[in-house]
Parts: sequence; structure tokens; C-alpha cells
Amino acid sequence: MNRRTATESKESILEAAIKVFSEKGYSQTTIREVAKRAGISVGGVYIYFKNKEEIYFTLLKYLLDEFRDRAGESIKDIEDPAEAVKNYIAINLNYAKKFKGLILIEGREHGFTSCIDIKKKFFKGQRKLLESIIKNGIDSGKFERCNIKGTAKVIIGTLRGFILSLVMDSDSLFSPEECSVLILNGILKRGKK
Amino acid sequence: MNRRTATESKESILEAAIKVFSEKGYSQTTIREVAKRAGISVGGVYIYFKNKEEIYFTLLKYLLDEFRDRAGESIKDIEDPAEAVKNYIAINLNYAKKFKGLILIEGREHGFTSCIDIKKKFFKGQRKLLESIIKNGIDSGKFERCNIKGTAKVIIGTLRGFILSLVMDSDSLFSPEECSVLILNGILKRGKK
DNA sequence: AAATAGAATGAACGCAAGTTCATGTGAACA
DNA sequence: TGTTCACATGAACTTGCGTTCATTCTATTT
Repeated sequence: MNRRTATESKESILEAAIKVFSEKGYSQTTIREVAKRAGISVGGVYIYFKNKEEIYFTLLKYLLDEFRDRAGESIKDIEDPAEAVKNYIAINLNYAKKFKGLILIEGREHGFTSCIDIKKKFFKGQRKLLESIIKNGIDSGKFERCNIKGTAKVIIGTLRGFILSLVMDSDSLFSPEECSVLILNGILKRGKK
Repeated sequence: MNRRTATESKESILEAAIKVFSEKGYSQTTIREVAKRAGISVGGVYIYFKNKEEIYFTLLKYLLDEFRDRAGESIKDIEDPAEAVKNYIAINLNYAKKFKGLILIEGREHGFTSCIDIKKKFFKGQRKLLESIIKNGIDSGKFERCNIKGTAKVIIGTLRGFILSLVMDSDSLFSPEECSVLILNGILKRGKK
């Protein structure tokens, strides 16, 4: 065979792409730089991907799928719902730290409908996961009775904020524990209403 | 004088720019479109602004200043710290709704140091504001004793998430009330630890 | 009416980036 | 050794956009 197989080349392009996209965002990322870092020529990139958008889409899909699997896996055996929430938060923050740059891109930058679709699906799935934890919490009497769907949305919103903060200004860091404490306990003094 | 004064022209450029930036993001915004919407020629834009970046910077600074003033104003006479937090959250969400598009740009897209500086200053100011509310809450016995700085950071992070959620997927809306409830009370059942 | 100056124009320039394609390379097999 | 096929190249093409500037317009002044 040749120096590299098609699969190897494709993978090195994706590996390079994830780095460049993370560092520069979507618009500022050039095929030339991705190619350079992947150790392939500009034209070579177009053997494996139809265009820039397809590279990005492939990457996004891969990461979302991987995250969903890991998150689901690491929660499924936890009994205590509060513990499950803590764990879920921790996983999110870890992943966010690892893929800082890409998360920022997701704010906007490109409005590919293809990407929007898989993102919506992803978030919906995550919401369902959370809802099941909350339901568990209420049924077992550990969580305040509440609107499950609404609460799940709020928690996801909260998480998103932690992630964004983590990702935007690395100086104002706070730990997963601090996040969990706020989500679980709130800031009002217990016993007062 | 002429058809329009310099001030009028400058303002109509800014008004057009805020719309286009909101709709398209920074990179996708073209001077040509801003000019068109402002009812001025391409060259005309460059009479009033050095370049694209300066337009964006001017806009950002204006909005941050305005927000800071409004937020400060609307909180300063509120006694009850929980009420002040609620109010602060509501103002944030309202403003976010109004300037959806621009907020998304702020995730990344451009790394102008000039913009980063005024943003940092802004967020620092907001954090101080929150810290004073929290301190007030603890002193008056209504808030759980806590690390004030840390808590302020966490609340800002939380808010950021609510805002992002509000801005990204308009279908998964939740009300300022729901947000306040979570931040103030948490999701754990009161009385249990 | 002529002169002046502030405001405005838009064709043209330069450059950067996505994409294409005619051509090259080298391993495997005949 | 020659042929084939998969992989690879990078110059060239195209497009789009930020920016400039020689020129025009119009209202005020002289």
C-alpha cells in the first residue's frame, strides 16, 4: 500500500481540524492550515471531505456522540439522585475544559442546518437523561416536588453557564463542587421561606 | 448644512450595524450591507469609522455602558437582598432577549484585545455589584453564610447559562421566575441534608 | 454668481480563502 | 519491466470583502 491509507489520512485531517477550529473558530480556520497541520496538501483535504462545512460537521457529530455515550455510561449505576446530578455536572465540566475552543464556536459562527439538527437532538437527549434523574429524586423524596421538565431545562441552562464561564475566562474558575452546591442547595438560608 | 449631519450619519450607521451584526455575526457582516441599510455608500462608512472593528467596538461599549447604568439604577433602592437578586436576574434576561444576536457574537468570533478589555472591566463591575447584594443578604441573615466572591462568580455563571439558553433555543424558554427560584432555593428538599 | 468646505459616492485595488483539476507518485501485481 | 490504481500535489481559478481615493454633490458663505 501507500505511505498512508485513506483512513489514516482522513483521521489526521480530523485531528488537525479539531485543533485549528478550537484555536481559531470556524471562520478563521483555513483549509490551508488544517492541511498543513495534517501533513497533507490542500487538494488532499478535498479527497476526503466535500468542503469545510463537512469537516466541521463530522467533528461535531463525533464529539457529541462520544459525550452522550460517556455521560450515560457513568451515571447509569448511581443510586442517589443528588450524587447522579453531581456526577453529571462533573462530566460536563471536564468535557468542556477539554474542548474549550469548540464550545465557543457553537455559539454562532455558522448556521448550518445540518449542525443545528444534530445539536437539537443531542440536547433533547441530555434533557431526557436529567429528567429521569430528577424524577428519581422526587420519587425517592430527596428532591423538592417540582415541574420536572422545567427544572431539567433550568439545570441545563445553569450548566451551560458554568461551562461558558469556565471556557471564556479561565481566571474566574470555580469547581464542580461549587456548582453542584448551588444547584442542589440554592443560596437562601435553609429553614427560611 | 447638508442632507444629513455627520452625527446623523454616524448614528444611522451604528443602528444598521447593530442589526446586521445581530443577524449575521461578526465575520458574516459586510460593510456593504451595513452601508446599504444605513442608507449611505460604502465609502461613507469609512468617513466615520476607521474600520469594521471600530464599528463593533463602538457598539459593544455603548451597550455595556447602558446596561451597567440601568442595572445599577434599578437595584439601588431595593432593601430585600433576595428581591434584589430576582430583579437583577430579570434585567439580565430582558436585556439578553433584546440583544440576542450580539450576545452570541461575544462567545468568540473575534479576539480584539480592545474588546476583551472593556468586557473584563464590565464583568468585574457586575461581580462587585452582586457581591454587595450577597454580603447584604448574609449580614441580614437571609442568605446562607458562604464564600461571597465564589458565590457571586457562580451566580454570574448561572445567569450566563440562562441567557445563552434563552438566546440559543427560543423553544426551551423558561421564565425569570424559574431561574430565580433555582438560584435562591436549589433543587434539594428543604430540611434534608 | 463664484468660492469653499463638509458630506457622499462607488469603481477599483489588493488580498485572502474555498475549491478545482491536470498532473505526479509509488506500491502491488501481471 | 510495465501497467494499474489509489493516494497526493499545489498552482491556478473564483469569489467576496475590507479598504481607498479621485471625484461629485450641495448648502452655506462671500
